[in-house]
Amino acid sequence: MTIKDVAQRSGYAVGTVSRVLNGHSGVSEAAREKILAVVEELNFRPNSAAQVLKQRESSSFAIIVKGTRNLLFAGIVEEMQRLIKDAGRSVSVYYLDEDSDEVAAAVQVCRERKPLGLLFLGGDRGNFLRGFREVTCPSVLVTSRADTLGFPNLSSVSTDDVEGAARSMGHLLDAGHRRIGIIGGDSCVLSPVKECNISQMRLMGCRRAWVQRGLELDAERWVAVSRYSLEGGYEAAGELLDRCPGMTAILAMSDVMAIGALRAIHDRGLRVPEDVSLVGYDGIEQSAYCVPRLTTIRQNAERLARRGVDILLHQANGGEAVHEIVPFELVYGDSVRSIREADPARDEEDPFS
Amino acid sequence: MTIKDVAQRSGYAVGTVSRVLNGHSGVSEAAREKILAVVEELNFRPNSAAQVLKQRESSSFAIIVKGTRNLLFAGIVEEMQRLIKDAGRSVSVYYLDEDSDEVAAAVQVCRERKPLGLLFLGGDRGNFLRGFREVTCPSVLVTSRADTLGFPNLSSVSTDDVEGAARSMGHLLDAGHRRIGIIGGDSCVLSPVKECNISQMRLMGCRRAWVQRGLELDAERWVAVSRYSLEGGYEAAGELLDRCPGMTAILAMSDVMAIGALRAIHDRGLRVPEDVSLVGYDGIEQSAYCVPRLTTIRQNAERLARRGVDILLHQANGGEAVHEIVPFELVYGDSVRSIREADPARDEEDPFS
DNA sequence: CTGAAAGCGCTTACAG
DNA sequence: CTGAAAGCGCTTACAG
Repeated sequence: MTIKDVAQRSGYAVGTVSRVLNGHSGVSEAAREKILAVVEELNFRPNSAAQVLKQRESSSFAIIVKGTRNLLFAGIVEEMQRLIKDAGRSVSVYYLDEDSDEVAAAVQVCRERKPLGLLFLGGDRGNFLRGFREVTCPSVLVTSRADTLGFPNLSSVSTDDVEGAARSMGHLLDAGHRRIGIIGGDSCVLSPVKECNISQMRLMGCRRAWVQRGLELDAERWVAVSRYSLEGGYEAAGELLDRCPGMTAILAMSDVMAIGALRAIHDRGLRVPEDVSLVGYDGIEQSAYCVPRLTTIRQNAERLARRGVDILLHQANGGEAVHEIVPFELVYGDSVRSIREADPARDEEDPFS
Repeated sequence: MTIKDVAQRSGYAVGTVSRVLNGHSGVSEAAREKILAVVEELNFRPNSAAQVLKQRESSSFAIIVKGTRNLLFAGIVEEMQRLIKDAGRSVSVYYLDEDSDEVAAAVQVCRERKPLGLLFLGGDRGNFLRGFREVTCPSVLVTSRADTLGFPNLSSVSTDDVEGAARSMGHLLDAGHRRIGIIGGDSCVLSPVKECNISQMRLMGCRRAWVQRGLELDAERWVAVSRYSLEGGYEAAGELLDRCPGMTAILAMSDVMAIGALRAIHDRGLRVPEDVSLVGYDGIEQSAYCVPRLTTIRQNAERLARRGVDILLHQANGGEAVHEIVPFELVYGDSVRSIREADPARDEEDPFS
């Protein structure tokens, strides 16, 4: 069933049907009513492939989500969809694998659907450098920085990863911990090349917290690399527990990893926070439901979403790209214990105090 | 950039370019090489809207996922994508809100993309009854039953919800529990009308477990209704703990709800399983990472995915619709305690023993 | 093996 | 206010 059927049955031409369907003015009330009645009767829906093909510019935005299972992103996407709809615009969401090229996908979306603007949830610096110049519509990268990328149509809204990690690590240090394992993402190394990926930034933050207190972080020894997954966190925590006897705390670079680590700690017969303290990162909903509740760096999902959408609309109206940092918050759960005071009960068993 | 540019630059006609792009036979090696070189050079990608519009039947399958945040579905989808790709076919995945009409979406997908077949992850009986007759391609509903729907092109693969819940409840009963709260989804009532939604089936299973042991379940008193979410589970558990003093166990109709309940129990200063036993449902990855590990009914995601895809391929080859039940498994975590033996420590505080 | 042409279902100037 | 027609970027019979 096509617009032709509607035209035939209503007695009007396809052009008129199209105008009614798109709410254009300059159609008689009689035509509108008749055509809408037929549309209803036939339960007609326009073929969106044909619409897309024809339209030179769509009136909707697109969100490109890198990682179907990323719970932080899931929350932000929902909020963004709401905000864009509230602004009277429409959105489509494209979900990609963790490791597919989001910029290549964006290029394709732009060519085919000519969206008003693009919102990236998560992004790999390399992909942007390689392919983003082909993206011509206003875009905002959310949760990662894009200021050093230098594209005039690419804004960014993100949390300061270095500061966030520094705060998190600082919290552990101030609680008296020194034997602190770190569970980081891959390429989580303090390399001289500035790759600026999230894991690396957070590791820099960790080091900064040590340096600020006149201490030095031995990353070589204390970092375990992992995927951003439950299993990854579990494995990495196990590795740290094996490799670093006497470890009193673990900093995980995501809540999901932390939840994996929590389980690993328990499986060794240890408790959180009595034996090992634990901090996460992201502040996803789950973190507040853990037992014990996770201490974590909460990224402000609502605000990331809101600013992302605001900036995109601003750019779509001709505004310049901006790069914004949204404040984070250290959420105090029950997963960190202070070991600054002597703890006699502990001392008996603990060979390191 | 379009196929025309490629044609021009390569010196061949668009038809020939199209044939090369689609790997059709009957093209000279010279033409193929030249054209592919130009495609590479221009980084050309065909416009999929135009392809879709033109093709009378696409060669790919579609998966319609109801609920972006459903972790059970997320696992099944990934597996299905893998299986379909391994079978040399392509897939697109459409993610829908929890409460949007998946059948209406499917009708639209069929009209526009004419997929070889459709896989539904989750589905509402009402939506199928109302709209599925417009879907003409082979389809499989996964995780819900479709045998009583009577559509000749709709198969189903699911877990026996009644048996699963009966097993779960039976486990609690056999452990000596009688004061068992139930956290169920909405419309979780033992109505005379057979709605066959998941919550209702599982509640029937709960009752069956009681009846099989010569007991009677007072659903009115022991059921709390909730959304399938962490927060829902948290609230419902709180409600049960308030309403039912002396409750020794909670059966949640999903792991996510159970994780919410776990937190609610702890927030009252109670422990799982010492004070309250807890069972979940679904067997999502998270359930194995809880502290304590959740006892749950594990739906066999791999097998649901595999059989779903197998059956769809079978139907796409002209086979008839089938309705299959895939076995579940009771996973023993650490969240259930047996109270069959007298427990002196407990008796002192427990007014009900 | 290759090209010219029709047509998928729409939208949108252009006339009237 | 309405219709006839061009054309979006492809694919696919149909000739040659």
